[in-house]
Amino acid sequence: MRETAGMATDTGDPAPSGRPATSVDVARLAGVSQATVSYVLNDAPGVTISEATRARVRAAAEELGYAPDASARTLRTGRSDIVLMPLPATPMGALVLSLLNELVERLREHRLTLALYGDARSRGVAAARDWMRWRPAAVLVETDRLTAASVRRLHDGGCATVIGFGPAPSPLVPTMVIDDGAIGACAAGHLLGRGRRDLAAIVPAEPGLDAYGARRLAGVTAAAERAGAVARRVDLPFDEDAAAWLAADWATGTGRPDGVFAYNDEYAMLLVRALQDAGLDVPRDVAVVGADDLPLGRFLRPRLSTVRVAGDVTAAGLAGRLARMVAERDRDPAVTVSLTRVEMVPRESS
Amino acid sequence: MRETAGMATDTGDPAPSGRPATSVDVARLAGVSQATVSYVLNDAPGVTISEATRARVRAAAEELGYAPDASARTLRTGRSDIVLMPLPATPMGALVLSLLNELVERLREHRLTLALYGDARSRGVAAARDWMRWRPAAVLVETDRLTAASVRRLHDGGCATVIGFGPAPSPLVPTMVIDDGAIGACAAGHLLGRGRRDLAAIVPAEPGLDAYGARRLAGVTAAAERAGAVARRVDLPFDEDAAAWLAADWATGTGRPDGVFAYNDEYAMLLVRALQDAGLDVPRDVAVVGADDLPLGRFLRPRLSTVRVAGDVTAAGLAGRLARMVAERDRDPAVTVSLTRVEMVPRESS
DNA sequence: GCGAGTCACTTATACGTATAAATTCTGTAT
DNA sequence: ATACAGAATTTATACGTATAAGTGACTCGC
Repeated sequence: MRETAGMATDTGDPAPSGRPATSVDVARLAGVSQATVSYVLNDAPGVTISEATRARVRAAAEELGYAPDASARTLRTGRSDIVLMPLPATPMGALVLSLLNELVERLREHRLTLALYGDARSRGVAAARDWMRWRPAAVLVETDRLTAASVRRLHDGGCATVIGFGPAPSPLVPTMVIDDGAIGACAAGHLLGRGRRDLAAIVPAEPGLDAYGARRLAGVTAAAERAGAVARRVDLPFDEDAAAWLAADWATGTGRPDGVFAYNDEYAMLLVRALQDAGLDVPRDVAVVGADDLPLGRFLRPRLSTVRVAGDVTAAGLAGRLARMVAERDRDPAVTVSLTRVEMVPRESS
Repeated sequence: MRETAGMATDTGDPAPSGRPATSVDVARLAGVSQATVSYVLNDAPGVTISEATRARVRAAAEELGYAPDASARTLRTGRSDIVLMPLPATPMGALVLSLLNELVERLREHRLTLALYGDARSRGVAAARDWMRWRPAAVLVETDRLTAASVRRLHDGGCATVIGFGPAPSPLVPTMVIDDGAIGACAAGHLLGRGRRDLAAIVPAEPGLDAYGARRLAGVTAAAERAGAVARRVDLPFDEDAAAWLAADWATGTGRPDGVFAYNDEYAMLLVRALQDAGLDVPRDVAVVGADDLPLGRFLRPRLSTVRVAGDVTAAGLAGRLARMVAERDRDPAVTVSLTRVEMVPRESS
């Protein structure tokens, strides 16, 4: 294909010589040695290069469109600019996903590249070995895939920082704590504050989500016990029929709770609709609280009360913090950053 | 930190010798040359190695926990296993985002790694240079950041496949077409089929989204014109007050449309709620159609009609296709894969 | 019993970079 | 004049891998 008519012409370099220019090409054009090129372009401390030569080298590099080969540099220095993120076993939630965009941006400011690594869900030393193939500058991974030996291996191999994600701080590495219990506790506190005494917490029946649900339930239970109230577990698939069945039971039976934490906004909406269809009033008969503060919750009737994970900690803040930890090679396992600074958003459903 | 009490002990390799084992280490342990190790572990065709030696090498590799250094291999072969995805300028939508998980998985099956690359939104040759630093096996990028020269440079540099994302096929590279117009046309076709003649299409006022909105509007307009009906553009920020204002105008004024395509389900829900609060009936007075088929739409009253982007083309299907194109070094610019095989999901709101 | 041909390896080299060590050049104090 | 100290640069090397080219040892057809 030639130049397509009308297509934006793109003034490339003067020598489209096939493969990318190397530092040797630059050296030849500038009339210096390859070492000099490296010294100049890396602003190497402790070496003195005349300003005239520096200018010549930079001009040559510009002219050839030189960009250093990442693998050669990695091979030589023993560490890459890659931040490896082995793909979490559970599909990434909205919280983590919203981080990605921001994280990539922040990492870029530190010349770091985020690589999503799809591995076989391996753990421990075997996983560490695999990750080390890339000589990453840092690894971001769920804490439960790390072991003492694997962390040692990563550090020994030159990986500056290992950061864990998980429900609780790890003794091995700095941890980003996603404390689902706090979310449940927040919702329960709100419901209890409004006089509800017989609580329930929905636990999704979906495979990936049940673990999170159980932790949120634990938060609800703990808060209820502290207040001398009770909380029960209700397993519910994301399915309209199942919700209708549950609602019918609550409408007729005697064991209806007066306050429900519905795991998240989506389950909350499912439940609210089912309760209403069964003739129950929300919040009079049953108060319902969701989580995640989906924009949609505001437009429901009743408007949905929800637990919000505070925004300033997420995205920008966390990404910046992560980037800084990597840049500064922070590996203090005592560091714990909570991603779940939660906040109640009371509306009409509770 | 020693072994933490009660922590899962992780039987590492017998020689935690500091830095990762190399093929030379394996060779030494197996009593062969480094070349033999490489031949064995790569199942090199055309070389004959006795089964006994193969076994010894494999055992040694296993014992040392050998994993080949990615950068050394890249440097030697001239191409890496990386699929580079320069981060789109517009925050990734649900469609693209949902792809990521699946894509990473499929790429793994072909031994490819997805790297999200945060660059300075550069375009053309300058961008291509930067991307080539990684010697990627493939580049996934928005078509409007590519030029003829940049594509040539990528190919010359050894990048097997360049795949574009965009609203229309590119003459330069295989393209994944995200045809927002088709989404709008689908919604409009449905509304027209139900007898609506005075259509409107919401265009989000949010900066990143307005471009998509405009394309969806174009689809609506085209379909309306074909049917001898009319369609107008309505700019709306995602804001309750703005929606209320619009609804009030439609409730009292004379210029109310009888069918609205609301850009997506979220805007649709915002709008429906505002219309109802203004005393209008959905769908009697105004029919509303969203898009994306959010699970929540089913639980609204009225249940929300929506345009679904067919599932089989997305995620698994696309990811598999992408992976195959990369593996087979497909670079035929005539290839076009539409990500937007749309389908109407009629419910109660239209 | 002897070149030819396979088998089973080893030796040697290049990829592109960063950096330690060696070299040349230029003043400058002795 | 001579040594000496930077300054300015070059030469040489290593990182870990893949692979082309080379080397014996063995078999085989005649």
